[in-house]
Amino acid sequence: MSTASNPGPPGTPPRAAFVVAATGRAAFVDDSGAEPVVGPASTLLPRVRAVAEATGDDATGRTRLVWWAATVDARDLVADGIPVARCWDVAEAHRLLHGGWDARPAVAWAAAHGIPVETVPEATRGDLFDFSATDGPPPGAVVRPDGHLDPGAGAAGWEPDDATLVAWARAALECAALQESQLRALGPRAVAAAHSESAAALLCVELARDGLPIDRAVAEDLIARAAGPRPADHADALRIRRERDQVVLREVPGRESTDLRNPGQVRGLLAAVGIDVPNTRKWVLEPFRDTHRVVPALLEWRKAERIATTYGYGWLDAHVGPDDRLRGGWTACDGAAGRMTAQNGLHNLPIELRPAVAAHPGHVFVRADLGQIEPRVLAVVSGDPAFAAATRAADLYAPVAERLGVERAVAKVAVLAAMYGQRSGAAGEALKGLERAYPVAMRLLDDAYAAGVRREPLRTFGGRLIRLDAMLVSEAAGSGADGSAGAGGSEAPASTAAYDSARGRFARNAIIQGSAAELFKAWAATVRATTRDLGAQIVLCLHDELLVHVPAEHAEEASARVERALVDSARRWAGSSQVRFVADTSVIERWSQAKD
DNA sequence: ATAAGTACGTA
DNA sequence: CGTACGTACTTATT
Repeated sequence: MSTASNPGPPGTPPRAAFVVAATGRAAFVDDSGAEPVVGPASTLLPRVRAVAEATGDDATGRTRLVWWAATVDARDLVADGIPVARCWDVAEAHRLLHGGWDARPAVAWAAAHGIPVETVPEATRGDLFDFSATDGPPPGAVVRPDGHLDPGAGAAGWEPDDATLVAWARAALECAALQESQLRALGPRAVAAAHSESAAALLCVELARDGLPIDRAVAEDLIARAAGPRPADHADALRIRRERDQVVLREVPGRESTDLRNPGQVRGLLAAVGIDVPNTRKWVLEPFRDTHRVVPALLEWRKAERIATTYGYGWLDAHVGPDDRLRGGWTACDGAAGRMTAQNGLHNLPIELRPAVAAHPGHVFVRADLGQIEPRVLAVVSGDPAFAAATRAADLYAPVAERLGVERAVAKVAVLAAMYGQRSGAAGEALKGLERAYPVAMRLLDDAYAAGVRREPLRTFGGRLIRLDAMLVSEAAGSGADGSAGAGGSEAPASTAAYDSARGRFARNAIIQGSAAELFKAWAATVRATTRDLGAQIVLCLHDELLVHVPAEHAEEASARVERALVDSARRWAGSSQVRFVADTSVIERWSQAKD
């Protein structure tokens, strides 16, 4: 098999793979021909730290650490607090190159080697325990005779010997080298994107380690306001729940037995007071607020019920640790456009609960959110010089409005409609103005839409593949093809036109949303790297918003570096400073103090 | 047990 | 003014 010497172009920095098996043993292998190191992960960490902390221009100072996936291989070194600056995450590079989310090592390996991914073997118990299998890799290797990576390698229950673990590390190096050359063929931006995505994946492991600082007393108080006091036992919980329900049910005498959690029964209750609705969703009920007192009562009940169930005492107990940190799992990209995701409410905490997110003693938050990021990203992706000129304003809708000769509000609706919406409706005239003023940007949106309709994949600005073949479960839920006045055929409930336009909207949105996610991650990675020496921790990433937990004495310096990081990362990401990006940055003690 | 449907929180 | 995500509860299906 390959010795995985560095096959990149001259000047490619050295790489070293660090991989960890579930047994706790790790291998550290560099591509300079040095002797591999194998042993318990904990004993290898000092060596990894030396590489991670090395500075300067010498070879070791620029070494990029390679692993299959940060969640697995970087766990121990993140737990140890090792500040890795440069890494290559094979899984994230694979997701960038090929789209989708499945990036198991065997899949990334096959794709990197040009082997059809459909032929990747399933991991079975036989791969792990049946040593007589003729199709398995030979002893001390991880590649099978058919060229596939052993699908059992890296899976649960895998117990490699040291030679196999070294082979596993060498395979990661080989994969990274192949991926880099494939990304380079897409353009230099794609290699930079892989670096940035890899840093984001590492940041995700750190986010899961550090958690979001919580003021537990305030959290308890806010929950109590919505869900009532903490129940003493199960019977108490039922009583409190009944009392919460009674506030709604007493508005409709004779219907006290309605189950408010059953939408069908709620519909019946509403019908009894003369409100006939197709469903009981919030926006359907909203117009009936003044029709009957039960409607506002029900809507208030729903908000309280949401906090009581999803963000109640159970949530607090399960996810906020004894150190008052809210923790959840993080992923560096979703399976569609590439935004970060988080679990346990970190990405959808109701605004009412945000006062409970508070810096710990001696610390503050530096909060920064990107202003109007999506139209600014459109200016970069499309390369529209006129639209880029508009981004130089702090409020880009102002120059757009001036150019179109309309009010700012009209210009804003038109831009948003062009980026997200159907190209029709109220903003029609302003949309025509956009076409004339910014033809390059509008053309990009139209082209993306058309590619989506044709099921053709596209790439974000940084090169992430947006696939339109295997996906779009959500298109069935979207738009629904209703409004069919005539009695349609008994089958074909949704027209193909509805599916086509759903794909078109998805594609148009994904290229903007996904490119914005790339810029965001580049920014976050830069903030992480440049504020570490201040004792700063990124504790939340929310699509266009960063929350950094900082020792109070370094608040101003950290703010300045967050702003600086945006200028630098935007210039690197966009390849120029033609398009301006702006952040609203403030120093606060509670997340709720953020102005909006 | 698992899946689908409904509902709603965030950007 | 679209897209994406995660979570919980109910109902239907295996």
